[in-house]
Amino acid sequence: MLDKTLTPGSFETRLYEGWERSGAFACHPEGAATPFTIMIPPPNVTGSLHMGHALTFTLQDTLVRWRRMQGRDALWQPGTDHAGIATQMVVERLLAAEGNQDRRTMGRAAFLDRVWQWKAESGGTITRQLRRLGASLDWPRERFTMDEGLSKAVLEVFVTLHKQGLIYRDRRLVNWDPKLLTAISDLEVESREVKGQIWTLRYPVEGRPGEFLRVATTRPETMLGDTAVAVHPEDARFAHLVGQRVVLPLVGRSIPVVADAYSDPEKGTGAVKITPAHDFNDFEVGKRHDLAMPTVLDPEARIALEEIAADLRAVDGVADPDFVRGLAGQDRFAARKAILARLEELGLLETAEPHTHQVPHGDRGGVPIEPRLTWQWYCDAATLAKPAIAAVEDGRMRFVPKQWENTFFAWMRDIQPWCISRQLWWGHQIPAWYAPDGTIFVEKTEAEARAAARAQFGQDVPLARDEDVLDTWFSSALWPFSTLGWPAPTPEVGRYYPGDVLVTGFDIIFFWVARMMMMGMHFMDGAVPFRDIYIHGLVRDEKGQKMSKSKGNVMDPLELIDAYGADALRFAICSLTGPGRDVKLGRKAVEDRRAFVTKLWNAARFCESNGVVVDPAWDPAAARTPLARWILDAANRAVAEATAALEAYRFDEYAAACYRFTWNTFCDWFIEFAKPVLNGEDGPEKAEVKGAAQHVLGTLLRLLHPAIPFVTEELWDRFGYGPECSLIGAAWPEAAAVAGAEAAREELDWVVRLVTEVRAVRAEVNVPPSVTTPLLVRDAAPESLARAGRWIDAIRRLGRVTEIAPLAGEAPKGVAQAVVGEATVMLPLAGVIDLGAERARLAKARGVAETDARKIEAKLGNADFVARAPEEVVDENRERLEAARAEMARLDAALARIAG
RNA sequence: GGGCGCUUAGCUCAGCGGUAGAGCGCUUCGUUUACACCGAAGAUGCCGGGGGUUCGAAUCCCUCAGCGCCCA
Repeated sequence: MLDKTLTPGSFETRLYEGWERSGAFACHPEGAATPFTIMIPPPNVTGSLHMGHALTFTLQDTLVRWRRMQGRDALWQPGTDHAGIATQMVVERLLAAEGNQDRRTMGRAAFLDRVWQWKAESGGTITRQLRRLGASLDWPRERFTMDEGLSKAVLEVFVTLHKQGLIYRDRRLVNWDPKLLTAISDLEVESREVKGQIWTLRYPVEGRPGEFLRVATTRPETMLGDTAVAVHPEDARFAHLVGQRVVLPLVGRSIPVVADAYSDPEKGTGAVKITPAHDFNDFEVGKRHDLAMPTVLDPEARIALEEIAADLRAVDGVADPDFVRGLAGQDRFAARKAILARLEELGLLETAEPHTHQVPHGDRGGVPIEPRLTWQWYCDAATLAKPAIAAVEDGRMRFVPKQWENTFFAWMRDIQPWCISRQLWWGHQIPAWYAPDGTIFVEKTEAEARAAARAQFGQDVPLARDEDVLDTWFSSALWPFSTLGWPAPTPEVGRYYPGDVLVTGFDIIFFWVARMMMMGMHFMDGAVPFRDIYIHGLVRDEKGQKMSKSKGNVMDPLELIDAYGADALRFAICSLTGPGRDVKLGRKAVEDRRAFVTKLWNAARFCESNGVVVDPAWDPAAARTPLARWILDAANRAVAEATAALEAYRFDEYAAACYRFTWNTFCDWFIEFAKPVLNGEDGPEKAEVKGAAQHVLGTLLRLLHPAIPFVTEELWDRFGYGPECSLIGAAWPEAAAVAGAEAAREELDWVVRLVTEVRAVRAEVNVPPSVTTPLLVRDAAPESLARAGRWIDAIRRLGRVTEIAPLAGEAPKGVAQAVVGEATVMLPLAGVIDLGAERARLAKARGVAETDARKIEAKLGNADFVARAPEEVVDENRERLEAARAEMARLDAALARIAG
C-alpha cells in the first residue's frame, strides 16, 4: 500500500542510486539508436549548487530524460572546469587560513600539488549535489578541463592555431588586475559606478609664459606617463595650440599638443591628457600620433619610474624631479593624493569637482583594473568568429528564443583579439619555449621544442618555458569535442558531435557559446558544436531581485529539496520557465508544486485502493464505454500537447499541459465518474474502467517523468508497470487509437456541463449540501435524456440529485433553473431557495447572453465583415448568435416561470 | 548614446489578428470513505497612454511613458 502521505525523502536517494547503478544514465556508442547529445556547460569546480544551476540542469535533465524515453541514445556528459583564478584564490586563502607558506614561498610544483589535493577533497561538491536534483548525467564519462585527455586537446589546439598564425604573441594594453597580478579578458571586467572627482590641471604652454592648457582628468596619478595633450581638430578654442608643446608638470617633459577627434569638446575642458600606456583610448591616440608609451605603474599598480627616470627635468615652479622620485613605489591612490597636493602647491591644480563615473573592476579580485602594456598571447578571434557567424546566419545553429541572435551577432561582429594568457600557476601552461636570443618555439612537448631549436641553431641551446597559463575559457571552448576524446579519433567524436542543444543562460553567450562555436567549427571541419542554443533567463527571487549573498535573498536548492522534494523544485522550475523571461522563484512557488506532486500521489493511491492493477495486455483500441474512450482521448491530447511543448523548448507549456490533464481531467472528472462504477458490481464495465485507469495512469507517469522523475518512478515501480527503476527507460507515450472518441467527448462534456450548472445553481441560491433534489428536464432532446439516464449515478453523486425526470407540463412553484444546451433543468426547491437570489441569478445569466448576442449582432450587421472575413469565421459567428439568442429565450422563459 | 526585453485579474505569468485565460491569493460553502498539500461555487480586467493598418487589434506598425538588462 502506498503511504497516506508523500515523503519524497524516503525514496529519492534509493531511486537515484538504482538508476545510476543500473547504467540508466549511460549512453550507448555501440548501439543503433540516434544519438541525442547535451554537453553540460561545465560548472566551475569551486562552485556549489545554487538556484541558477538548479534551473539550467533541471531543464537539461528534462530534455535528456524525454529524449531517452523517445528511444534516443542520450549522452549528457558531465564535468567541471578548472576555474583558474577562482581555484587559485580558494587554495591561496586556504593556505593563509592554515597558516601555511604562501604560494610564492612554497613554489609552483608544491602549490600545484596542493591544488590537486584540494580538488580531490572538495572538487566533487557540485557533482554530488547534482545527484540530489535527479540529474541523469553519464557519470563514468565525467571530465575535468585539467584532465590528461583534455590537456592534450589544449596542446593540440594551441600548437595548431599558432602554426596557422591564429595565435600570436603581442605587446598591447591588457586589463591588468593589480590584486591578482594577472591579465584578464574584457569579459572578466565589469564597470562599476564610482563617486570620484574630476580635476582640472594646468599644463604650461611652452614659450608662452603665463599661458596654460587646462586638462580635465579623473586619474591625475597617470600624468607621469603623459606624452601628449589632445584637442579636437575642429575646436577653435585650441586651434592656435595644435603643434605647440606644453610642459608636463612635476616631470618637466615637453609634450606636444595634438589634434585628435578622440577629444570631445563638450567634455571637461575640451583638452585631454594622453597617457598611452595606461588607458585604452589614449593608447589608440598614441598609435595614431606615434607617441612614446612609458609605463609608470608596476604590476601592483605602484608608481614605477624606470621608464621615465631619464626624462625628469626640473622646471622652476612647474616640475620637481625630487618630488617625482619620492613617489616611486607608492600605491596608485596614495600617489594620486600626493600629486594633487603638490600640483596645488604649484598653483597647477585649478578645480576639483565631484564626479560619478564608470570604473572598470576585475570581477574576481574586485579592485579597479589597470590597463598595462605587456606581452601576452592572443587568439585571432575575429577570424575564428566568421564561420560561427555564418552558421547562425544560415540557420545551421539556431538560438531559442531567436532574439538572442542579435546579442550574439553584435558581439561577434566586433570581436577583439582574445587575450588567452594568464599570469597564474593553476591551468594549462603555455607550450612555448624561449631561446636565449628570444626565439620562440611552440610545440606540444619540451622534446619537440628542443628538436626545433636544434634544427634552428644547429646545436642545443637552453630553453625556458613560458611561465603563464591559458585562460580557463580556452579549454572550456574545446569541451564539445575534447570531452569525447579528441584529438584521438574515437567513435564518440563521430557519434556525439555535434551536440543537439546547448542549454545556458544569456549571461554566458559570450563565454561558452561563442567560444565553443569558434573552436568547434575550426577543429571539426566546419561542423557546428550544437544545433540549438536554448537560452533561459536568470533565477530571481519572488520580487524579481537578483539573488545575491549581500542581499540575503538566496535560496538554497538543497534546502528546498529537503523541505519539498526534488520533484516539487523541478516542477516549479519547469512551470515558470517561459521563453525569454527570467524565472521568479519564491519558496511559495515550490510549495505550490509540491501540492501537485501530492495530488498525483493521491490519485495513484485511489487507483491502488480500488483494485486498479497493471495490465499490459489491456488494449485501449478495444475500449467500448464512453468513459474509457473519453479519458483515453483526453490522454492522447495531453500527450500531443506535452510533446509539442518539449519540442519547442516550452517547459512552461509542457508543465501546464501535464498539470491540466492530471488535475482537471483525470482527478476532477475521470476519478469521480469512475467511483460509481468501481463501487458497483463486477462486470465488463468495471473491468474497462480499471483497464483505462491503469493505462492512463501509466501514460501520466511517463508523461511527467522528465519533469518529476522521482515520484513517477516510485509509483511506476510500486504499481509494477515495470521492474525497479525502469520508468527512466520506458517508452515515451504515443497516441492510442480510440474508437468513437468524438461521440465519447460529446457525451462526457455534456455530463460535465450539466453537473457544473447544477452545482452553480445550488451554490448561488444557497441550497444546503444536505438537501438533495430531483432534476426536472424540460425541452430536452431524446439524446440528452438518454445521457442523463446513462450517467444518473455520477450525476446523483456530483450534483446531489435524487433522480432525473422529463417535465412536460407546468413547472412546480419555486424552482431553481439552469440552461444546458437545448434543455432547461429545474431543481424543485420550494421553501428552500431564495427566489430573489434565483431571479437575480437568471437575470444576470440572461444579461451575459444578451451582451454576447449584441456583440455578435453588431459584427454580423457590418457588411464589410460579412463580405471580407473568412467564411468559417462568419459561419461561426452566426452559430454563436443563434445559440446566444436561444439561451436568452430559455432564460426568459425560466424567469417567467418564477415571476411574481 | 546604441541595442534587447517587459508593461494583460490583487500577485506571478500564458495568449501574439477572429468568444480575454491559468496558477496562486481573495470571498462563500463543505466530515460525499484518493487527497484540507482537498472539494464546490463566486468576484475581480479602459490587455500602460495616444495614433495608425485592418471587416476585425491584447495580438501588427508608429509614437510617448515607465521598468529591467546588455553594450559603449
